[in-house]
Amino acid sequence: MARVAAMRGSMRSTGKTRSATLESDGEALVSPWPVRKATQRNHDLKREAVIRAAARAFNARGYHNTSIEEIAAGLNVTKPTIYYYVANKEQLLLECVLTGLERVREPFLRPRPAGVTAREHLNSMMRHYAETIASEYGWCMVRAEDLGLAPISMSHIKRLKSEIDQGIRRLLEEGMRDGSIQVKDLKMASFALAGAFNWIAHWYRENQSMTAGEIAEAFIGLFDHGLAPRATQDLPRTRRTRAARKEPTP
Amino acid sequence: MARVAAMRGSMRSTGKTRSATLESDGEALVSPWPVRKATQRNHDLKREAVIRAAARAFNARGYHNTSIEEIAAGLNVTKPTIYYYVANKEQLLLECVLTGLERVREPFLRPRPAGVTAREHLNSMMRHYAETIASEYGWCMVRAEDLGLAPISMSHIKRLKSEIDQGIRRLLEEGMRDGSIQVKDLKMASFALAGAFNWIAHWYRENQSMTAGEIAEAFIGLFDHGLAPRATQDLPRTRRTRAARKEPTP
DNA sequence: GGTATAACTTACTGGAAGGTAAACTCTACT
DNA sequence: AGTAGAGTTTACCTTCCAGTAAGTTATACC
Repeated sequence: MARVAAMRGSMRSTGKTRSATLESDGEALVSPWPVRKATQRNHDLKREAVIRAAARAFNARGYHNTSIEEIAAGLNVTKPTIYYYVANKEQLLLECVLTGLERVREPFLRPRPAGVTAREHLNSMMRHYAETIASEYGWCMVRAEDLGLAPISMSHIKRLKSEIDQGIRRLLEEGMRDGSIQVKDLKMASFALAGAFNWIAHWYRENQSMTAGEIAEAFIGLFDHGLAPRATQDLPRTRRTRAARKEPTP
Repeated sequence: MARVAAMRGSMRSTGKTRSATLESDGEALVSPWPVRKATQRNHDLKREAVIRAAARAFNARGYHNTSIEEIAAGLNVTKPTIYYYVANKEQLLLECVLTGLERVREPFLRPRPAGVTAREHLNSMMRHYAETIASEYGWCMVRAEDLGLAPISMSHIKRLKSEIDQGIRRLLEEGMRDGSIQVKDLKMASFALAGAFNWIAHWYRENQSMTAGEIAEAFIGLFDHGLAPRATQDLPRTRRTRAARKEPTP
């Protein structure tokens, strides 16, 4: 419970490093037994399977309505097996969240290729965002925040989310400078964008008629020009008053 | 547990209607005691306070992390008192959700005033939406869906949410006809809108620097023209290439 | 073939929290 | 004064589930 977030990943099950020296009894003694090389590969795969299964279960039934035993049953094992791979239920959730968030953040860490406007780059980010949020990790990413996690876990999550938000804002800013984007309130724009995309996790299900990519395209198109009618070019052939164009917004 | 959703509101505590007749023993007997008039007013006020307190608590700590006892303590009473006003924890949540959703739906039930474009009307809906979602009921409205409610409660919620969605789509459609709105994919547009606004419940807190109304205005402004730069009129005095204007979106 | 360790299982504990029974108090009304 | 019933409490019960201890099987390595 204490150091839940510590030691993510899988540096585990190699607990024989100290086998070479037995101190605390005077002279050091070198063990004649060699260090055993563990079967890491399989362990990691299984661990990942546990995380994924948990993500799917949380996604389907919610965190508090999913017992560890259910997750285990879905993998044809028993509860303690899960505890063999993760420390506790909270860490299980945390792994799901971090997996999703890191996947979203990853492209923000790479520099923007030359010749690509900030706007184009933002669009590709959004496509990637949509893919991830529609995956099994989407629910966890979006819901975890008010599930009563330990402060240490929360700060982890908050930091990643903040990085992603900063990434979006930076692209908006750069877009303002290179002329590909124009918004009034940067912060609110990033919140609206993130909200629209995050919300996908609430309604999207595997069997949806649209793919995540198609949804992303639709959203990008919408955020492109908004709701307002474009200039009089290439409009459908209906008569079109422009009275509504100036839009008082009282 | 069975008829959770039945009998919302407060027709309660008037259980003396049968005091006039004692059948099952032959001849009917009219009771000499008159029917007592209960102190409804106070009861309703207290009940509402319970709902509000629950909403705030759920909002702060989440549904499953909030015990009935905590809610009670916040009202300076004990747990059974809560059960005097609501049947169970689930109903408590349901009341919160329905309160919020009905508040959002309400303006959709009224006809649009003449002389107001669909777009203008949609904007006023969004302002109202933002106010409600930023209230203590916002969290419940947004999160309740995957908290493992009974199917009967779920269908209640789903119906209300669907009505709200239909209301938005209808306005978008009407806006397409009266020329005040232009979108490609109606469904996706309504989802993006709802997502951006619903997401407010995730990040908005009372002490925020912006009011719900200001947030709504910012979002409306964004959804007005999107991210793309407007035509060359009334722009800030920086040089502005229009190269990015056609925006390939590959 | 023997042993260490990884990988799992069965069987349990402990505690938190939803919900209830039954008693008590307070107030309105006669 | 006396009573009915609303409103509240104390003291429970019960269930569910996270987490663990200890034992068992499988596998790699010598």
